[in-house]
Amino acid sequence: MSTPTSSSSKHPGAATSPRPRGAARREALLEAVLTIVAEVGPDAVTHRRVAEVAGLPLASTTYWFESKDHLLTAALELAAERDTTRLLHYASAAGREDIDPIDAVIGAITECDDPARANHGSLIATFALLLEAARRPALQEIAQRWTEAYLVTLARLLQTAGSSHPREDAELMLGAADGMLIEQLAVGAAQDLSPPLRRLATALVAAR
Amino acid sequence: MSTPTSSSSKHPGAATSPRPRGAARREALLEAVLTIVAEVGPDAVTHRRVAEVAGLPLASTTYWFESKDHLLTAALELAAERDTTRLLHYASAAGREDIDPIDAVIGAITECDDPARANHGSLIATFALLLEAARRPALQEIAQRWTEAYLVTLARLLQTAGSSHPREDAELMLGAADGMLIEQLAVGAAQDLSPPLRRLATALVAAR
DNA sequence: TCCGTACCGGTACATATGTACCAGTCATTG
DNA sequence: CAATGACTGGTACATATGTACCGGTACGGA
Repeated sequence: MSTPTSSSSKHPGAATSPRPRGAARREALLEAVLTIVAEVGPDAVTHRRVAEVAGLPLASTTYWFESKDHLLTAALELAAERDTTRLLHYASAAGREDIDPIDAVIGAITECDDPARANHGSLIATFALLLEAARRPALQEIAQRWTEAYLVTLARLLQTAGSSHPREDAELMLGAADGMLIEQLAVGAAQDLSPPLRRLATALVAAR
Repeated sequence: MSTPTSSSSKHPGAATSPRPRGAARREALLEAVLTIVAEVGPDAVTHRRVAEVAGLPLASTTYWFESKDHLLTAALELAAERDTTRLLHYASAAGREDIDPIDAVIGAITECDDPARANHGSLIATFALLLEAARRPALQEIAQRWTEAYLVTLARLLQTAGSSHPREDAELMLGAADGMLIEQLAVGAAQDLSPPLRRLATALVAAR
């Protein structure tokens, strides 16, 4: 197979992967971890598989990450951070464009969570993270930040929508979304969560 | 460490486990699997660990279960079945005793799900099952039966409580309970879910 | 130009794990 | 009572996995 490796730091022409070098490998490895968690599960994350998916040699995994634990933690932290960023972007955009607050609530959730949209993958990965966090303190803090970001954002939106108990209602909305989602994933079905969530939001805002 | 092993088949005085024999071993092994899933996670289920927790020799695991997959599937099926049975018992009792339907809804959920009550363990195990089901068809059917039992039961209770969309509201209630629960587990907190769920049920029933 | 440091990549190794095997035991049936 | 089949339990083995090691390479500064 010769594998000329191209070795050209001057010629990064290759479409997707001219084999990243340097710190870029770190991210490539994290990406591979997320892919594996999403497609197979957290217990399928092995150094060898990660290296293979990333198209890198085995030793690169132990070079860039102290241990498998660090690798997993970093990857899941990345996933949570991305989702949070996306959420904040959506919320601020919705605020600027003066959208109906209830629509914004629904959007903030489904835009990030709906299986009909983006890849199921990152979803499953996120839930796997949540479950893992139930036993690993390192992940617990990450899960906490992630959850809190959602709750704060949703509470603010719900308050402008007229909710009398914004925080509590935010917890209910987020819980319902996550719960229904996990059930859909478990059963294999995939339908739009917007209608039931809309009914929920409307009912909560109407309640005194 | 001589380890005399006691070897006394005549002296089964040991408090809890005089080492079950015959088909009783099957259940003992399943019990061990659930314990491990709850305490450590599904990926920690190995033949050796299961045997150790059950206090049985390694070979018993492969004798009573064709493979590790079968072992896991049977264990998770057992967990789901138990939870369903408990739910049905509760619901029928609540019906007989003429309890306020909304209280019954809350009870049906928290009686089975509240981390403040029974062992977190079976809870984590159940959620781990749900996540596993997202990728394993064999578990998917189990998850479906489990979810459906809850939905049917809750829908009936909600209907007598006056809900205008019993099925949809049941999905919301169950989703909210599961979602909030998983979030609590992930964050490490444990508070009573009854108040928010009561607000949810009341709001849904009041909505037209 | 030379060198050192950070990075690369192949390989080695101890351990964990799934599973097969086999000789021994126990009870039940003839 | 004997024998047959279900069950028990110790052990063997091939493979997978985490991690260490070590010689090579590239690039920036002296």
